[in-house]
Amino acid sequence: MAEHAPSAADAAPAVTAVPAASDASDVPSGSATDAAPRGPADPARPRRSAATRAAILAAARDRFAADGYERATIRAIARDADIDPSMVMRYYGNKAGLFAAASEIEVHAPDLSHVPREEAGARLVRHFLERWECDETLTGMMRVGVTNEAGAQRMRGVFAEQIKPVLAAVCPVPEEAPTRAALIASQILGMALCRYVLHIPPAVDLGHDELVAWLAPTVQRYLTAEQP
Amino acid sequence: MAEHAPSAADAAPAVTAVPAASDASDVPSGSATDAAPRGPADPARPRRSAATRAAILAAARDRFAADGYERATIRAIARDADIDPSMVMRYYGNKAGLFAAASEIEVHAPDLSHVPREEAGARLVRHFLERWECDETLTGMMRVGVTNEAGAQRMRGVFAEQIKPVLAAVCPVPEEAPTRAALIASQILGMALCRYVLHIPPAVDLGHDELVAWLAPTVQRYLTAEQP
DNA sequence: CTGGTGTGTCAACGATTGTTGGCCTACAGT
DNA sequence: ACTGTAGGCCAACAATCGTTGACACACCAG
Repeated sequence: MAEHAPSAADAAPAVTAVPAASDASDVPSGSATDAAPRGPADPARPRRSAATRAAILAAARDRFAADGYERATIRAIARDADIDPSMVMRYYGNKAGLFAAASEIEVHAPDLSHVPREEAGARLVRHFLERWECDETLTGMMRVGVTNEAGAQRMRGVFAEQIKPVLAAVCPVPEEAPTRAALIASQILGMALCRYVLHIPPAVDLGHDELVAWLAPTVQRYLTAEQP
Repeated sequence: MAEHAPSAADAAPAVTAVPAASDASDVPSGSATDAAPRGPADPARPRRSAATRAAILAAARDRFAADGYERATIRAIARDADIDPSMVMRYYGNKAGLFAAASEIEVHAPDLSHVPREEAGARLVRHFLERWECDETLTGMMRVGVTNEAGAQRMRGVFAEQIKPVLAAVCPVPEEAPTRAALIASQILGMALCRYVLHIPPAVDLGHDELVAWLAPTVQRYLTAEQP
């Protein structure tokens, strides 16, 4: 009962410092000759393997979203992408690297600076509702972020880099923006959790308009009401 | 790419129809002689193994809460409980049965029928805040409920049997109670997700009183405001 | 004392996991 | 044509998982 943390720590992939997760040129066969930052004739080489890489990434996104980090096996991802499991290792180093590459999220938070202040809440709720339902990426991000430290880190990054700035732009007092953004995130993520992950019946049965009518005043208050 | 569902289905333990999860007498060595519903002299036998069972259950709760269903291994649970892994199998049948026994949640939702209507929101928020921080059970329930279908089913059960009735008792229109309960659950679970699982900084830094001041009006509105 | 049942340990099974190295094919540069 | 290298597959590795069966000790009834 002494060692409890390590078993949870070494299973959590590091989302930063990924061995080979960038997208340009990272075949491990190149031993030490790729020190030159730009070779003479390869900056825009078509890379015949681009299709394979994309297939792996797409399959990985689906599997991570559907099964979570632990249960999404590299073998299953490779089978979905119709290639050999070892190709995944070659292109993305290891499972953590694959996850890091596959979990790049674009939330596309709407620009609120040209929206009437009193409509911002409804706009936000409706946007995230549609964003959540157009594909399963966000559901998967949440599923992984809850169980896996790297996934949680990724979600904190999305919050800090994509949610907070958008709200800070319309927040009357800039230093209150993080708190207000967190409150809004709690309501939106909470509804997504109940509706799309836990499938709590009343939350699933609500229509878009009902949902917006209920949640928009909450988000609006978190955004513009003065601090209690 | 044809078989996608089965790999996720056979890994999800059935929370109902657990082979041997009850607590009375379920040693598999009794082959067919236990058809008598009450033996003559064993209804209150002390069961020397009660301590071991409790230790297993406590360790299982901790591990499931900390690591989620897949990463919480039976071997690790047994090591924490200081017994052999095979004992876990003997007493709880299999991993799914152990989880079913370990994930019995008591939310202890407060009785609101004697609370002034306008204070119900604050009371609810404060109760769940304290409930969440007194132990890690709820965090673990959420961590498992997101990745695992049995965990999700367990959370739906808690919602239907422990949350919904309490709110239905104070809801002016009874048939609106499920919807209102789901909205309240979305806000409370969402804040718990951001604060205790994802550790989004602004959500972690908020004090209890601030949190209540922000969230209580929301919950109050979901509870008593007329339907939009 | 003898037998039976509950309690517990040990060692192993088969399956699956992430990961690795070797080998083969196809294409581009000369 | 020849050669080098990137793309791809195959077989296997060690580790770990859930699970099982055989075996040893402790107790209680007779």
